[in-house]
Amino acid sequence: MNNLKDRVTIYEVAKASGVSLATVSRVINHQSNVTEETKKKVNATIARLGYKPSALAQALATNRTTHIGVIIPSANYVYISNLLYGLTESAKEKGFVLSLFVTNHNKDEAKKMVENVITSHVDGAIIFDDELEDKDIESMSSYNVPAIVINNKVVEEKIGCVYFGYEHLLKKIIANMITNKNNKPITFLQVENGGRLINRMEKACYDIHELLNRKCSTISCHDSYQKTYEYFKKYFSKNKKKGYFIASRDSIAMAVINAALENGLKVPNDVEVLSIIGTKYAHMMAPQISSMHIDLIEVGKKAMDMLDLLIKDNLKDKAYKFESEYIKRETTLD
Amino acid sequence: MNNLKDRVTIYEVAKASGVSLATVSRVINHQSNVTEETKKKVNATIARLGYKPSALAQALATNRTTHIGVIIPSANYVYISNLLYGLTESAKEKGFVLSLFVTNHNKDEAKKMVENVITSHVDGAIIFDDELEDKDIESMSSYNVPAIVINNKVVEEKIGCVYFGYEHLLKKIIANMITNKNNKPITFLQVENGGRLINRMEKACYDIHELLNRKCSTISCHDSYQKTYEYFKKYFSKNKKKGYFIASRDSIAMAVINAALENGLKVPNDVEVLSIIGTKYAHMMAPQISSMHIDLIEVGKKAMDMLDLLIKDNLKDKAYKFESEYIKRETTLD
DNA sequence: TTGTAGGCGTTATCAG
DNA sequence: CTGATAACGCCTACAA
Repeated sequence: MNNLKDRVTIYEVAKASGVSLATVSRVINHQSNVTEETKKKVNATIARLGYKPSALAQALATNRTTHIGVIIPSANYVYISNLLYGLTESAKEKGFVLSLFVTNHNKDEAKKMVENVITSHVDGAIIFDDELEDKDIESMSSYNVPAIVINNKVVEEKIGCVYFGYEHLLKKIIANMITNKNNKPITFLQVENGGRLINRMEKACYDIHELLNRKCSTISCHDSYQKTYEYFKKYFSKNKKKGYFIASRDSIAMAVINAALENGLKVPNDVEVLSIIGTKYAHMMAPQISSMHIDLIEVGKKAMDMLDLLIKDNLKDKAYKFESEYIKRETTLD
Repeated sequence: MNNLKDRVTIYEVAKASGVSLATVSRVINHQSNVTEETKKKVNATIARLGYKPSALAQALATNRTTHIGVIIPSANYVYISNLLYGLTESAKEKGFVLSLFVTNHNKDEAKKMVENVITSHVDGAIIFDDELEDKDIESMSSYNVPAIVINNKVVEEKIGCVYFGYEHLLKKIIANMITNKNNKPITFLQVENGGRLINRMEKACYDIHELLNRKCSTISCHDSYQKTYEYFKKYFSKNKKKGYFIASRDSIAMAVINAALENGLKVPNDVEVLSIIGTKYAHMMAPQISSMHIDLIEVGKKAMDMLDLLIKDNLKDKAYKFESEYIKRETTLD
């Protein structure tokens, strides 16, 4: 425990144990061609000097950093922390460390982060950011950094993806509701920064309505519980009629539900609410929120598994689809 | 966009633009002593060749990685994602990238992660993990990596901390409740992996009871909503009496509340619930959960600000205390 | 203002 | 089995 000394280098270890640095290198890399005796000797001085190899120098020499760059819009959503959890679990197994690149839902930032990931010299990247277009992503592969893209279907030589099947299910749910007696006007609750997925869902919603010769509408909400809640308290007090709301997140769904209940409306008889990106909080609420669900933890694991294979040039199917599941709980009728 | 070619190096840029690599280095580091003309020339070939400096080589040469190691027990809690958010925000301002080291609440893992952080050659570390003891943390500083420890008061040459004031407030809340007419038996809801903070809170709870010549009890819960919910559904059906519950997390609090309501008990008249680590979900519930609160986003920002200063040897006060706040909502009486 | 050369801490390829 | 020695890609005195 030499305090505040400069880093001990492999060279000092070599000298201190009377061997060449090549031998020390062999020992720390667990190579076989070293006598048990010298190995012991070297390990002893390593322990004595408290030597730790510099991952930096190793990386420079081997051209492998064991770091994975992760591009996300923000760390502050439950579904993203789920994703991160899945990623970290799988990464740890494989000996990778995650480096976080946060874009704040901003396109220029996002592009800059792609640059940063490239200079960062990671072994691979996970990209979960709606601001990035395909060409931005491809620039990555031109620098030879393999990447798995989440929530966007794109496949290239060094690029794979994990994408989500939501539209079909949403259309089915809506069609089913419309063709049943259950006949409420449908409102889609957009949100700033909703991103590609939510936009696609909105389109799906309108498409199925058009197909069935119906109309639906959209309300743009603030991406916070409190403001949306206040908005809907007013909304329902002026407007005590039935409705079916498709919320982009749990927090938005909760806001609508609580506002409706407070105005004496019944959930789900008067007001139905469906959350698109359901998290574990959906079933902690009373009433429990009906939601569409994809297990982001599994998505994270799968993405990292795929990336590992892609890095080894061993990934067969470069695109993998997660189907979402409709979990009917207590805020929808059927 | 040369496809899948090897990385362009500074040397190639130098040759291609007819200068020495030193000059190129000066250009990419925005040093002043370069003619506007040659700067332009070099920048042009950099763009043409698509050159990106290797952060790795730069780091090795300068002995600065611009990476910060972050040790956390898991990515999968709301309060940790809040913390991460605060950390990333501040880190970005300062040009740092976060590398995640996850311990899974496991002491051996945690120690290993400390090793990994050291070999990782980060410029500094944020440590938020209850498994680590002071001596583990100090080993960091003996390798000259500055660190800010969260939720543990420890100060050294190269170590600062951000710690939380919870006990005092909890004792006050309990004492207040006991001395009022409001007189329910108090139960502390422990949880596996609760960690140092929760253990301290439990102790505080017992201490204040002892001081007032009262008794309290503990129930150990599973760290999941569902199991705890089921447990308390049985509990309350056998046991329809009043009680005051101190829950270690929002999800535990929700489980108790929902189970109580379902058994016809009134909240907060029969059953009161206080959540220790309140998140934004506390006020989305109906009834809204009374909780103790510390803004982990602010904690993250503060910690990173401090670390930045510590790295520059410029941190005055190495310990900073966040006081928690009692937010009385709808699940407690006073 | 620009170029030369040594160094950062490893790995890897050769000989021996 | 072990030891020189040349990379790895960049920074930085020091010289020119």
